[in-house]
Amino acid sequence: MLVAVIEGMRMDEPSRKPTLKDVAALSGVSVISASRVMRDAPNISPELRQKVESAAREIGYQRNRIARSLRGQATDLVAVVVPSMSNNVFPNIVDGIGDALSDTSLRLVLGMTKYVDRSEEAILRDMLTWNPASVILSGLEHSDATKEMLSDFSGPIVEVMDVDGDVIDYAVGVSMDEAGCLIARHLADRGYQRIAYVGAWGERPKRSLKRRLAFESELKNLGVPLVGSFILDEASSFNGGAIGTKSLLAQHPDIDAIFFANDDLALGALFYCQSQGIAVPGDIALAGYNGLEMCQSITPRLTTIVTPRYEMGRVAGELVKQQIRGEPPVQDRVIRMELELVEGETT
Amino acid sequence: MLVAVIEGMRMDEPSRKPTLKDVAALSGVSVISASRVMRDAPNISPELRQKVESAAREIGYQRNRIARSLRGQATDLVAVVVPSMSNNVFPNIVDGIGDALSDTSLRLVLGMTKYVDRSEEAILRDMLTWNPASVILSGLEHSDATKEMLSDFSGPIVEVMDVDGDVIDYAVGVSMDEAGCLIARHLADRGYQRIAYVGAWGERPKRSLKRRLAFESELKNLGVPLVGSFILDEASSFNGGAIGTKSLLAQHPDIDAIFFANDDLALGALFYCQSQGIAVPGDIALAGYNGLEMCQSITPRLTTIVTPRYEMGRVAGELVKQQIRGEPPVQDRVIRMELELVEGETT
DNA sequence: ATTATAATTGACAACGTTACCAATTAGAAC
DNA sequence: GTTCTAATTGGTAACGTTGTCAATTATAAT
Repeated sequence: MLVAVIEGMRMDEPSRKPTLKDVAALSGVSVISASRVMRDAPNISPELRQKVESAAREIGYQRNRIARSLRGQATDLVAVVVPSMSNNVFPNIVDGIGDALSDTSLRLVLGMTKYVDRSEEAILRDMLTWNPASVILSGLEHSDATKEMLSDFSGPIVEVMDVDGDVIDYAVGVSMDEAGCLIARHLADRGYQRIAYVGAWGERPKRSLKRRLAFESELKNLGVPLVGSFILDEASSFNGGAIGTKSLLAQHPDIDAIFFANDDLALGALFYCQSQGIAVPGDIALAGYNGLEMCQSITPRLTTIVTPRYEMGRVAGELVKQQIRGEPPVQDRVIRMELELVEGETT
Repeated sequence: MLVAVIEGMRMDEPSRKPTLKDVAALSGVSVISASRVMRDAPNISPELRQKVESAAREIGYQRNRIARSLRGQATDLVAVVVPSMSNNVFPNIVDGIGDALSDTSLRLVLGMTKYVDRSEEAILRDMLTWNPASVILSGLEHSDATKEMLSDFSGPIVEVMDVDGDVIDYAVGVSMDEAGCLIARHLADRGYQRIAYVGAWGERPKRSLKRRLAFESELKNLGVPLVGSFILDEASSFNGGAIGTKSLLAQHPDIDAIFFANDDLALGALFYCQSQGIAVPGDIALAGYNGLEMCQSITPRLTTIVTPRYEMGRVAGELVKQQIRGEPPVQDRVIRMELELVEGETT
């Protein structure tokens, strides 16, 4: 005579994570049926659903993403590779991406390159081993190896920030050409004749270089060629702006306007000028790039170009969402967003 | 008679990702041996290593993280849940975490709660389905359900930002009590008598509330009780600082000092005062919290408390790294970092 | 009532890797 | 030369899920 043995109620391990098998055992259905209920598959009877759901609730079952991804070949991860977070640009972009994806199960996996090209490659290589559903990169410049890697990546690839160059898959950004020209024309219009430029990061982010080149070339067209420029090797900072300004003025005391690679530098220059009794814009005009909120709150308001940072991120996120949902690629592969020149009181 | 069929060289699919099986086939060893080489297991002959490595290189093999994690039960993911990125605090923290983990294979998975408690819970629940190696949260306040979830999470849990309260596992941060008291004493020392407070976010981040309470209570001890306070419901912003100041001054025209929940608000107030011809600190003193670089560059320099944001992130990251490597938990479970009161020119 | 169709449930295998155990070989000790 | 241990390699199963196909049942159409 056999003794009934109650299986499925293993009290051995203290608290292993419950799996579908546990749910199935408790609710008395097959594993696959439990799976169907959990992922809301079609053609499920109300009773089955009820049984499985209550069992799942009872033991606190959570679907295992890893197993799911292994089987399904695709993950719910979006790889996001940006240079840095201590910066006034990329956090906004990441925020936008996050908001766009907040109504999905997609998660951001973040990588920071510190503006080292070689590093983008390494990080991306590592991230691809997670089989992400999509990849979001900053800028259009990538090493050959990076492009190679991406060429056999199957999900949507979105490059955020600028749009002047070769796009892998999709690009969301603003035109560096446009930005450079806008400022060049603005300064020329205002009658400035001795114009200079200050950059940072050794111009490693190629978009700043593109912007400067456009700026330079437009100035030449307008008959007021660039007098000089100063490129910091380190990070952008207030202090860097001051250093650049000081150095340029030492070399070219007659400079009457400076365009900076970003608002941080410009603001540092503004503070420097104020501290040195240099009148802005009387003695020298200053213009920045990015349009940080703060720069519109101070006196004098900084002349700058407002970039839609959050929006770029959001649109990139929306694009990813659409593509992953399998919606057809309706839009243009390049989404060029609006730049706005804000004429402050520093030019 | 049988025809020889060359197996293993399937040209059918265009470019499936190479797996260990492919590497093994090409190098003529077993799958498991290939695996051993790829993960640098002990006791591998040089020939085997060479064969496998060159085969892997040839077909561009990359280890599949998903499969690895499924088998190994642990991932290389660190779940990071913060309120927002469009903010002057959390990007620095994330940056610090990223730097600390940059020499590991650990990846950050980012979640943003938008300061909604309920949202932290949902995001964390979702993230835990990825079986992260560790979890980093902001602040010490979490819903019961969140704590419950975390209680059967096996990896290290680090709470970043503040240290006054119940710590789950590890905490890295600064003391809100200390911050509130520092500013209270500073203002009292300077002889201010009619002191007010401006907060934001409806005080949802509990640490700002703790800070205010400490501030209030210390002021009371010092015999100069808080005159009034204004808590914005929305996000912190320059404008919010202006609104708060305006509103407080309307109610209590004799206020002579205001402590703000952060530098953004304080700066907005400063600009507002400047625009209204209110002398700072002559008519009113202003103090902020965080110590943003910019606030030390403007004139007048803002009195504020500098928080080691990047460092908190870095230390949290180091902690995670150590714990995951299995090093014994040497330090205290609570790492309290230094606050610095910067006496600017606004008080 | 009978056949055809849809709804519902289940069995099995597979995703790519690695833990565990077994087998073989080489080297050391006697 | 024999025995024992260590080094090296391989086989099998399993991690938890879901795609595919098969089986059963209910429903609709004849």
